[in-house]
Amino acid sequence: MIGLVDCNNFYASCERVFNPALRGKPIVVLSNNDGCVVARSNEAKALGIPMAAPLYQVKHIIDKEHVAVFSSNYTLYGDMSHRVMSTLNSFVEEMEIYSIDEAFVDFSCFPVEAVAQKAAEIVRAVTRSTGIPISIGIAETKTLAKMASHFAKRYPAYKGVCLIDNEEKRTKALSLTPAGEVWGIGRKSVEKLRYYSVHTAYDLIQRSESWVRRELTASGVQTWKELQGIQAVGANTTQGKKSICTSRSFGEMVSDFGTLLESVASFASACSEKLRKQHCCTRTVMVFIYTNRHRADLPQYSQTHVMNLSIATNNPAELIMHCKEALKQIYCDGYQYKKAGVIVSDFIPENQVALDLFDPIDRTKQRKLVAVTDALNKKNGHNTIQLAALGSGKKWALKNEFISKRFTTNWNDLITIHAPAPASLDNSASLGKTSNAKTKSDQ
DNA sequence: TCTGGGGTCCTAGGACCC
DNA sequence: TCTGGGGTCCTAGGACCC
Repeated sequence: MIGLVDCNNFYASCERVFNPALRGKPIVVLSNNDGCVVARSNEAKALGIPMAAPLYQVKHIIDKEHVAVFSSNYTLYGDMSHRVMSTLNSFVEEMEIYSIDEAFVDFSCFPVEAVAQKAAEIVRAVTRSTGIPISIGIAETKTLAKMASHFAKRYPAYKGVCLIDNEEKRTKALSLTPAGEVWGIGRKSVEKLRYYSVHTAYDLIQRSESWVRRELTASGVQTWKELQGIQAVGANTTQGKKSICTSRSFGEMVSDFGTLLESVASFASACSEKLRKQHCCTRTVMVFIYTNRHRADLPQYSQTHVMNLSIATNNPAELIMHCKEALKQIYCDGYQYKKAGVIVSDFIPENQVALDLFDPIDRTKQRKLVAVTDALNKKNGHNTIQLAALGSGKKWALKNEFISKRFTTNWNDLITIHAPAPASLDNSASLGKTSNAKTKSDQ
């Protein structure tokens, strides 16, 4: 049996852990630049705030209903995710982290009759040790487990755990699940299926394999098999990424080459960091720039440029140099740019890079330099020391007006708890200091 | 006024080979 | 008059996921 552990309304729940006054209140968390709603508490969902809605379109609901709004705080969510995953890991031998808030766990290490109870135990343990509520769906395949987790989340009677362990339950679950809710069936496929009167997951499995292959291609067949209890989605062997992208929309539009270059240099530097983390070098670097496609009143332009490197690298200065060349190729004066990014792909392990006899760069020396700056940044905080090409970042900075503190990763952001002394105690002496403590949070 | 970021996989079609 | 068949590799774009 495979279990899918899913954190409920993850980002919203992370905010609530450190601000318990928000329990039972509607919360939304916004994307970068405070653009769209990317997470909602149940209360916010009930108010009819749709997923991915631009903030300005739901502003009237937010104001009227006093919805708490947060900018996304990835430092906090990343750390909370890590805590949830470590807790899970203490229960099972094998697990696959699927996203920041989901993991597949292998339940086959438990006897069949103990699975449900074990899952309930995991739900309690994660909630107790992290404050994050989770749901677990368990079934024979990943796709069915995912479906089960939806039921676990939707119906409180399940208490966070839904098990599909026999034919009857599977058929019932399939009949109750609209095709579009199935993992792997997206918007386009739903349209197509609706045309053929395939409305539920159950309708889908009534079709033949060849029909599904023709209409939904090979990935559709995978889903079709999984729904029937046949494992078809393989373990995602964590071999490292095949491409790495760093890109941002700008808080304010950017026109001049210098500022655009500073942003691209920062993205290149971030890509270099991610490459070094997975011990790879890249042979292909792509830079892209866009104007704001939502502004019909402004002239539009978008362009990409690919650089193929003769020697693979993960050195930040070198990547920046290549990105500068690429940006020169595509930059056009007179446009207002909204977004830029760097994508690196075509990786090889860093210890297998073929060298060039006439290479003008002393790579050994460069590696030592990067190792030193990495060590300094690790010890003293991210970006304590950085390349001058990155600039201050202020000219294209993201908007994050509603960001919470880094409660778990920064000493200065730790919350202080004010505990009033019980009335019966004489608090004039020993507890005197406590009453002066600064209260950063209400609990 | 205001609309995110980061991935993977699959397919069709072009270029090229014999 | 008459114009093959079979294969690989690469790339762009679409669809999907969170």
